[in-house]
Amino acid sequence: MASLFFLIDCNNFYVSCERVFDPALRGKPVIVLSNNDGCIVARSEEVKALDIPMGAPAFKYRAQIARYGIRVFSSNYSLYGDMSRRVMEVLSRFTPDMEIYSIDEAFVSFPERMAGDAESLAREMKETVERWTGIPISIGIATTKTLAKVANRIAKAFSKHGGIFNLAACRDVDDWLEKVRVEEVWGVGRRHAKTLRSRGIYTARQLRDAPDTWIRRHLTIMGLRLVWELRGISCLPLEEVPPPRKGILSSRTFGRKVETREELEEAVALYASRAAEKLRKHRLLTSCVHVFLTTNPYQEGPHYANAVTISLENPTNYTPELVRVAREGVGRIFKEGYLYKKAGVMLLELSREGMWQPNLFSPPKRTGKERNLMRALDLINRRYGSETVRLATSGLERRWRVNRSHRSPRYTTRWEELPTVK
DNA sequence: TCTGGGGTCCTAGGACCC
DNA sequence: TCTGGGGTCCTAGGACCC
Repeated sequence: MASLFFLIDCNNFYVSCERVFDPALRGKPVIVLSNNDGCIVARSEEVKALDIPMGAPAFKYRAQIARYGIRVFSSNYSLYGDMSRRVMEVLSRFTPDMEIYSIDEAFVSFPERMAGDAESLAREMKETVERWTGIPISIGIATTKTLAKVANRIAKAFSKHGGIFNLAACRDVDDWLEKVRVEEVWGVGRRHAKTLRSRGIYTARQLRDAPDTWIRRHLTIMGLRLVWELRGISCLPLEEVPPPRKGILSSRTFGRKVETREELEEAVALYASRAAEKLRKHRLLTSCVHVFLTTNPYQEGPHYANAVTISLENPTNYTPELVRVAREGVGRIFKEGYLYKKAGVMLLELSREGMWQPNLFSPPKRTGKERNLMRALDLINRRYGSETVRLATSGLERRWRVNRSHRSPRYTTRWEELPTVK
C-alpha cells in the first residue's frame, strides 16, 4: 500500500536549543561551533543571510563575527541530545510509524488515503512541537522519502508556505523540481554534483529525467535509487527499528599539537574508555579494536597518518582490557618526530552481550567481579557526571584536551546548571 | 594560532578456491 | 600455437549523510 512520507526537520536545531533557554538570542545572529570550536555547524537565519557557509572554519570568519556581533556557542551535546529526545517524544504521539533519522530530523508515514488531511495534520504536529518544546520545525510531505526531503527544503526556502509544504498535492511538481539545484538533493554530494554538471544536469528535475544506465554507471546503485525516488517510486522504506550498529567510534582533535607517545597513549586510553562506556550502554561486546592517529593534513610540513587493527581472543566490554589493547596499538604505529593533531579508537565486530560464541581453546576470563566493577563505574559516572571515576592511564594533566570556551549551561540534564528565573 | 565527530553503504581489486 | 570460467571473501578507499 502506498504511503505518504513526512520529513520533520528542526530549524537551525542547535541555535534553536540555545534560544529556548535564552530568549534574548531571538532575532539575533547566532552560531554554534563544532568540537574544539573548529567549524561552524549551526547558523541562525540572520547568519545565513550574511553568506557565512555551513561547515566553515570559525577562525576564517572572526572579522565578520566581531563586525556583526554574532553570538558564538560551543557545542553543548548534553543539551541538544535532551532537546532532541523531547521533540521526538512529541512527534511519536501522532503515529507509531516513525524513523528517527538524525538528532534533528524524523520521517513519519501515513497511509495514502489520509492525503486529504495531510496538511492539517502537519500543522497540528508543528504547533504542538513548538508549543511543548520551544523548537521550531518545518515539514515536507511527499510520496517518497527523497521527495519529502525536497518538499522540506521548499518549505524552508519559501516562508509563505508557513513551514509546511505538500509536494504530493502539487500540480506543478516539475516547476518546483526545476527550482532545486542538483547538489541540494539528498544523496548528491560535491563529487556527484560535479559529475552531473559535466553532463549538463543542474536541477532536480533534470536528474529525475536522466537515463538509468548512465546514472547507474556514474552514481552507483545508490544514485539510481535516488533518481527513482524523485520519480515517485518509493525505494527507501521507513526504518522504524534502527539496524544494529556496525561500529563505535571515539575520536578527538587535540586542543594543541601532541608530540610524545605518553600523551598519545593518555588520549587513546580516554577514547577507549568512552567507547567502552557506549558499548556497555548498548549492551554490546567488541572483538576488534582499531586505533588511528594523524598529524594535521591542512598544514604544511611532514605528514603522517597510520592505523592498526587488533583482534581480541574473546569479545569484551571491559574498560581496562580495551584500554590496554588501545595503548598497545599506539605503540605499534607511533613514530617519533611528528606533531599529532588527532587520534581515535574504533570498536568493530560488535555482538550482543550474552550471545557470543565462547572460544574452545581460551575460555573467557571475564568474571562477575569485572562486570560488577563496570556497572558501578557507569552508575557513578552517570550520577555524578562523566569521568568522575576513570583510569589513571587516561592522564591527569591532559594538556591536549579540546577547547570549548563558549559552552552554554546544560540546562536540562544537570541540577547545578538549571536555568534561573528572575 | 586556529579546519568536528560519528556514522552508513558501495566498488574495485587482490587472494584464493575448484 | 595453444593458457577458462565462475565463484567467495576481504580490505582500502571513496562518497554520502547530519
